[in-house]
Amino acid sequence: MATENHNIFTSEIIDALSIDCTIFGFQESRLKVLLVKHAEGIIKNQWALPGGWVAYNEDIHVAAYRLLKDLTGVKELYLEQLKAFGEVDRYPKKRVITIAYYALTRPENYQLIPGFTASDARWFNIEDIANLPYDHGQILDFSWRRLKRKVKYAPIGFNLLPEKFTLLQLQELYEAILEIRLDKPNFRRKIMKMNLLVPCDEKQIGVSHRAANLYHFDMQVYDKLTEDGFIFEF
Amino acid sequence: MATENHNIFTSEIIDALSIDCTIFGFQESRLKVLLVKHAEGIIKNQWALPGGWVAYNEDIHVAAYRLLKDLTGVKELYLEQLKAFGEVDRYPKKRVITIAYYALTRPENYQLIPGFTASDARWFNIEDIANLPYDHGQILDFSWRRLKRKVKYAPIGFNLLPEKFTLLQLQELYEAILEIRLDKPNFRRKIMKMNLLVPCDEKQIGVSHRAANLYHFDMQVYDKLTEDGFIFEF
DNA sequence: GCAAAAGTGTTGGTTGTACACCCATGG
DNA sequence: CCATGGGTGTACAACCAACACTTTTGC
Repeated sequence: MATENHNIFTSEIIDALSIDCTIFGFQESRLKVLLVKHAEGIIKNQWALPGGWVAYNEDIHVAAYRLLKDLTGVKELYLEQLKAFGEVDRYPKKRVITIAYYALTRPENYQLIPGFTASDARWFNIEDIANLPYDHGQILDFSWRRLKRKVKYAPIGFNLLPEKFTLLQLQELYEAILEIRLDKPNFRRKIMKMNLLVPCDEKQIGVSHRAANLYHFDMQVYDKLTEDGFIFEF
Repeated sequence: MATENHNIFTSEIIDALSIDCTIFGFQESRLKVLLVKHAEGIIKNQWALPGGWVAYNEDIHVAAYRLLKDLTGVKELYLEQLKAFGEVDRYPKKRVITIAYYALTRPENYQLIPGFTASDARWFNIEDIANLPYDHGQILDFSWRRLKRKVKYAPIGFNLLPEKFTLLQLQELYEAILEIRLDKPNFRRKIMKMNLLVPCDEKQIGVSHRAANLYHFDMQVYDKLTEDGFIFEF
């Protein structure tokens, strides 16, 4: 892990430019965000969004991806840039403009690796997060707003669910993200009408109620549909 | 003009970081974009998006605003950041990450001032623009896509129209931005139902057909409505 | 009168919402 | 049997697209 980062620190990094990332997860029907506890520096022992620096000859998207991989060990996730935050005094003592990203991942699949700049890393319920340092609160708000909007016109939410999921899980995901309650019968009809979910020929097991059908999202079906002018609109 | 910029060039600028901006306008029922012809440098005599540098102690948003004001002389416009573009080789010889903005303005009200790094500045029909240098083509595409989306859920389009406008002008604006045709009767009903347009007690003059009522957009009405939970959805 | 755009009215189909209802499974 | 969530049906209201139609103005 330290080895993997070694060349970043010996090679030049871009001055005055950093990356910060809001990593979303979904567990126990709640929307979660991954925070790290800083091991040193100005905000030692404070929880904050994970972040890092960009190497001189590294795409910013690659840099963001590298940070996430080092932190979560996860290789497959959804990663999208939000925007740059560049107020003069957002970072103390030194001028640092940060490029904010957000990522969607499946918490259960991965072990968190705090890494050498963080002493701890943990998932928090998004509603419980308060008092983040710097402008991280602002970045988190912006991330959530973007997620709320984007989830309505692109099927990115699936990146937060396990491979195989039930319709209720999907519904609860939307409810958690959008902070609304949805009608079950209407939700399933709406979703099914999109033809994006492929039944798994498999059902829940060991549940004390009628076992639900499992579905998976098929990106190829989605691509095919979008090619033909299909528009996902939740 | 040179005076106004003088302190930018004597003061430190942030290395490896620039700003580029897509400025949209609307003239003769067409969606336009403002390009500048570079007076010097690698792309001398080529048309490109206007851009510039950020001073060490200047908010990036302020920097973007300053660039626009120097170029167009306009003080009131809609300005929003898109995102950072940071591929390693997007700019030749030197690593430069650029923060892209887009702006909406009313072309007729302002004189273009090319400024000292540009020998010319002109409005182009957006469909006619091709072969922009660097990744400016990509930035332009991204800008237009964002505009297309945003215009559907926020009333930003009004920034492209004169103070007072007719419903047909508004319709043609949406048609130009979205590249679609709209039904006039249905469009006017849809818009009017939002209660965002205030009639001006004034009509078109000198037109060879029935004079249309002029309307203006009232931001205060909009703020009031959004406070009460109103959602603009075109 | 004619052309051109301003506006109003109507109608039929689609969609969304609310809610009643039956089904399967474990305890 | 009950509780719990799975899953279907229905009916009313709201909305939307299409298009016919009348109005006003300049030439």
